Amino acid sequence: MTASDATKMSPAEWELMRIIWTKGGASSSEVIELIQKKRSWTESTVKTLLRRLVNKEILQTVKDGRKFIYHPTIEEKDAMNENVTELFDHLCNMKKGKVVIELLSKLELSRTDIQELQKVLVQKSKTAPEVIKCDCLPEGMKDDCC
Amino acid sequence: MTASDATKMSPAEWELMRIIWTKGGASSSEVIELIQKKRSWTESTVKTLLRRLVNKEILQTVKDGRKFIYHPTIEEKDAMNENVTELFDHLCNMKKGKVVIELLSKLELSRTDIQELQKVLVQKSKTAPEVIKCDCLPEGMKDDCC
DNA sequence: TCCTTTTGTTTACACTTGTCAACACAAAAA
DNA sequence: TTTTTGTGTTGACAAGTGTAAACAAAAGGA
Repeated sequence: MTASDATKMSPAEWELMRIIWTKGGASSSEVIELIQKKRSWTESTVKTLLRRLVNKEILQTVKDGRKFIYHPTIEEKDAMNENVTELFDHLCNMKKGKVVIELLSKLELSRTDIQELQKVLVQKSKTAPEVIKCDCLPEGMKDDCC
Repeated sequence: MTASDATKMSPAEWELMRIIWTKGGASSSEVIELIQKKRSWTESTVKTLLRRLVNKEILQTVKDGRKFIYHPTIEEKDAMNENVTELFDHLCNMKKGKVVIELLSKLELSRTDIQELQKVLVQKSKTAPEVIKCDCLPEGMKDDCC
């Protein structure tokens, strides 16, 4: 199993993971209670999702009396980064910049995050190319883009 | 059908769309030829994917002799933005900043994109909050985060 | 001890996605 | 005109996902 497989979860599974990541670990009843404040999933549904997450080895269980505590085996940060990377990997190279601009404009950012971003940009501007080419068509297509 | 449904396509479908977007429109044979430089999908597979895209009304067809020309009904930019937005919508609010930092560091950006990003950041820094709170647990959970 | 509650396990079913093969049909070639 | 070839149409099937009911087992209370 490659690292990227390890973070492949469905949207519903992801929602459960957010809860478990935040709490560090949780029993099924806790997860059910918390998710049901947002989603009207039945207990059954949540239990199925938990089971699948365990099968995928994204969660591991530790027995605690008669119940299990579900613990994440991967970090939220890593899962997030891989998901974002994967999404951007299949976007047109040329247009990624605009997409990030759009994204940043809408995002709530803290002062420190903004400062870090500014640092990154200054750094990058030192070697940034004038243009970035479209990579949607196979190598060497002359009518390249867009 | 909401706007967001209109851009819901599978990864395989997305790959075809990149080709069609870039060319503005294409026949099945063109698409097959181009995609097969990257993926070893059979003609059948590509034709199925095209059909599904037409069913989803992401492509529309115009008859041209015995063949069809497939045209996108939505813009690449819009599809990209909606996909990115949707992804970020289900990430922990508090950690989005770090994810973007990570993303930006890895991304190839043109000078002009960098400049625009810098403008956006300057603008945002005027009203940026000190911290952004985690929103992974339902409203009012005291042991909030992370 | 017997019942109720809490949790986990099994089974199910419809829909989407990745992948194709088979078939139908019209146009081009022989 | 018969054959071939480029398209489009139908049907399939396995795996993954959303969604859930039914059942089993153990622990706690009556």
